[in-house]
Amino acid sequence: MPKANFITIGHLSKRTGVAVSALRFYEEKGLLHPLRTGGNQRRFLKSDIRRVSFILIAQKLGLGLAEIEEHLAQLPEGRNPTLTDWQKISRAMREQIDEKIRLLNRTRNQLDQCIGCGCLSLAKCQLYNKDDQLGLKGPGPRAVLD
Amino acid sequence: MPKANFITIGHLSKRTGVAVSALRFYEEKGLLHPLRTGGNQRRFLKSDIRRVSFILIAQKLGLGLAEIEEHLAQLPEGRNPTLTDWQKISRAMREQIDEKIRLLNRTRNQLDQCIGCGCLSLAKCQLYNKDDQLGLKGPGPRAVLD
DNA sequence: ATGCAACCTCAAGCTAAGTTGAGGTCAAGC
DNA sequence: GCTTGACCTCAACTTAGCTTGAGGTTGCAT
Repeated sequence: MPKANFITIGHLSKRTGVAVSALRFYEEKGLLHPLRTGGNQRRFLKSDIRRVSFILIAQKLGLGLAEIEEHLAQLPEGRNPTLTDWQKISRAMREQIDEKIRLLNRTRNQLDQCIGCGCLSLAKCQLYNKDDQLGLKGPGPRAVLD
Repeated sequence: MPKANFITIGHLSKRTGVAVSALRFYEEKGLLHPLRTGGNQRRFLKSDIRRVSFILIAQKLGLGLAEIEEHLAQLPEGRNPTLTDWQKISRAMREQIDEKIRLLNRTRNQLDQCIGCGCLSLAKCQLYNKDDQLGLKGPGPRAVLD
């Protein structure tokens, strides 16, 4: 059997295009769980390439690392994830995209109304009083959001 | 003529729901340009209420303050913006939303393909090699994006 | 057995979008 | 004319998602 099931962090970096420092950061955040050699160097599974790929895609979709970790937690620890495993969480992500698209569409319609009436006024405008979030993350104007 | 065309920062805060500290921050970033009294206190125009409203809406749409500033720069300095002024930049924003929706749709379709083939593999997956951005901002994995 | 690239940790720095607090000033009502 | 709440500046802190650098170790090839 091929003993080279393990790859170094540099290798993983090259295969995914993600900086070594970022990979270490992902480990720190619990998104990756490499083994260690006797000399304390990380050894990743080949399937971690796919795992990192997933992280990148999910980030493109606007998910935060914490959310991504939750998705990844669905994957089996230890054994290599199967096609079915990946399909399951991909499907869950599709739902999230759909939700985002719905929200954007709703917001666009409301903006259309605002263009019409020129309101942009706090009291009346639907854009304020309804529908939060929209993938908004980080601090932001708390008084409005909380 | 009504001399009370000016409002204090506290008043603006109450009318918009935005914290005083945030308003000062927006000024620092060039999004607001209040006048000053002899005693160095800020005095805003009433039309700044609308200006702040716009900032809030644009943030909901995922724009950063820098981008928002560019939009606001379209507004006439000095005179109060007219309905037409506001409609012009609202329409420009609509384009941006439409673009975001288009990108999300494209990504979703590609994800659907990935679900089918189970790929998620860097070499093949469309999700990587095509179509950047998607509203992605901040540092992020540079190697992939630059 | 030695050289050197690639690895390690830990601390500090960066951007965005603010908040919090200290210490001081302004202006409006009584 | 004085008190008091609203205002001022400036510096430091926050979270996310990293990067950069210093200083030290590993492991593979020769």
